[in-house]
Amino acid sequence: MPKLDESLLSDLPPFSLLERSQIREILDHAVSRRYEEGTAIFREGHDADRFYLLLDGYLRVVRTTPGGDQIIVLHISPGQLFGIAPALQRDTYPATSIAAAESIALSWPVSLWSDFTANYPGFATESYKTLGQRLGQIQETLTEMATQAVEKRVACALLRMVNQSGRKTAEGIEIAFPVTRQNISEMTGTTLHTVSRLLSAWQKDGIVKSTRKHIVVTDPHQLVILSGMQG
Amino acid sequence: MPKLDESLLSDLPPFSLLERSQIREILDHAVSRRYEEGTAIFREGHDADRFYLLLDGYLRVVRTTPGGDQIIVLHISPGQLFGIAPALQRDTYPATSIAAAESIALSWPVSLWSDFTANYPGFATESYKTLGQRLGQIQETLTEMATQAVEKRVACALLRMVNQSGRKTAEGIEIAFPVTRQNISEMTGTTLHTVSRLLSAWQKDGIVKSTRKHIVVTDPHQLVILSGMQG
DNA sequence: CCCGAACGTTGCTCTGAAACAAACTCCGGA
DNA sequence: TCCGGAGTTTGTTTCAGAGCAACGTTCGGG
Repeated sequence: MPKLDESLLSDLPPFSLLERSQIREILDHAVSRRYEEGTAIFREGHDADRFYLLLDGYLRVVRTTPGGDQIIVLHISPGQLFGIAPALQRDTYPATSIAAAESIALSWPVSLWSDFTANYPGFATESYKTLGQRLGQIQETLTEMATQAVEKRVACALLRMVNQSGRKTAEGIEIAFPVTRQNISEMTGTTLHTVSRLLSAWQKDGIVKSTRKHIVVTDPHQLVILSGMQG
Repeated sequence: MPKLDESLLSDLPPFSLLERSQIREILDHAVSRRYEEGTAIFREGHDADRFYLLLDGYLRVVRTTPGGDQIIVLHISPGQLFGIAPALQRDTYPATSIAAAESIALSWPVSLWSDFTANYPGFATESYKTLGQRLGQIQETLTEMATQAVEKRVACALLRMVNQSGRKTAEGIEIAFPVTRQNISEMTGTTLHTVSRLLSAWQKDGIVKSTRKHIVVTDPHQLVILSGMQG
């Protein structure tokens, strides 16, 4: 395992208040690992023995029903903590994490969680902030799912991905990781068929442009209007 | 304000590890208040200036969309902390809390949150556990909403209320607080019409018995089957 | 270079549940 | 006691979107 550089963490919120030496300590306890697209980092229901930080790539947080249906609860972008079940006194992960693109993550054994929160100022605060934001996001998604029609939900899902991972290109704003229609249907509780039809229609209207596993939003403003504003 | 008795808190998880004198301190800082059915304890988006503990009654945690639709995110039963935005570093409540029945709650200014977590062993732990459970519940509801048909969702919602607040009676298990069809529709993302039809049908089949704002489940097992098992 | 799997598109049918509509019943307050 | 509003029931109509089916396209690996 090559030595990790302090600069990896020094700018991230959970660690930004720390001394160089503290970051060194943290890194020396970390395990770094690469995950190919489609690989699970951990699975729902398994023993929560480590907690993680995503350095690079994107993750999908996924739940599976007894009936075999999958739904995507949220996405994780670089710099975010995840798998922080220990923060919530859980001994088992509440959902599965899958690499949406090739990803790199650090991880630590849960036994270090209490050390981290006790010894590193700002770490606990930032973790709980993250948690609060995620709780908010999920509530948002829930309300949306309960009240909005499919078209608006798909528009919102697209906008959320764009906001979280959008990169400007010549054509518009592009989603930075691979997404299939199936994936979108799993975020919005629809079928891939309906998503395909919607994207086709939007492409015809010049709102999006998509190739296989890859979407560019060419007219974000129109999409916002379709999403029914705000949300 | 009458003096509050220590026994109010001594058996509740967040306080069960504490000395009598510590509980006294906590109570001396608390404000106790009664809320009539239908009253809001706090509202979504407002300054999160206090955190709460429900002593008696039941609450609905509600979100409202810009379009005016309401959805019920979860219910709170006696003994639970709520409005604990400060635990998540939020300065504003993420949802509205409404008394589903006449209720009594204690509250403290958020400025005391850090004192509580620092000085009272087990308090932080228990709060975060509660949070973890709630996050889990909401994810559960989200998956259900995304994958299950209306009938199953309503069955699940009924079962959840029964599990959380059910009291045995001669006729079956009764939900301990007033619920309208409208309420149930707001938990399941349907219309009151559909809920009414379902309940009528189930009543005909001897699964439930309901009068206005009041539901008794007479055959929980059948309801579990309808709910599609587990979930 | 070819094959097969994964991904995407499109047409058609059918149904669950929303929308609309109209009563009915219970309850609390004047 | 009567009235009005909140909650509930039931019927009818309508349509968004699921289900089913078939085909086209891209890509990676042998």
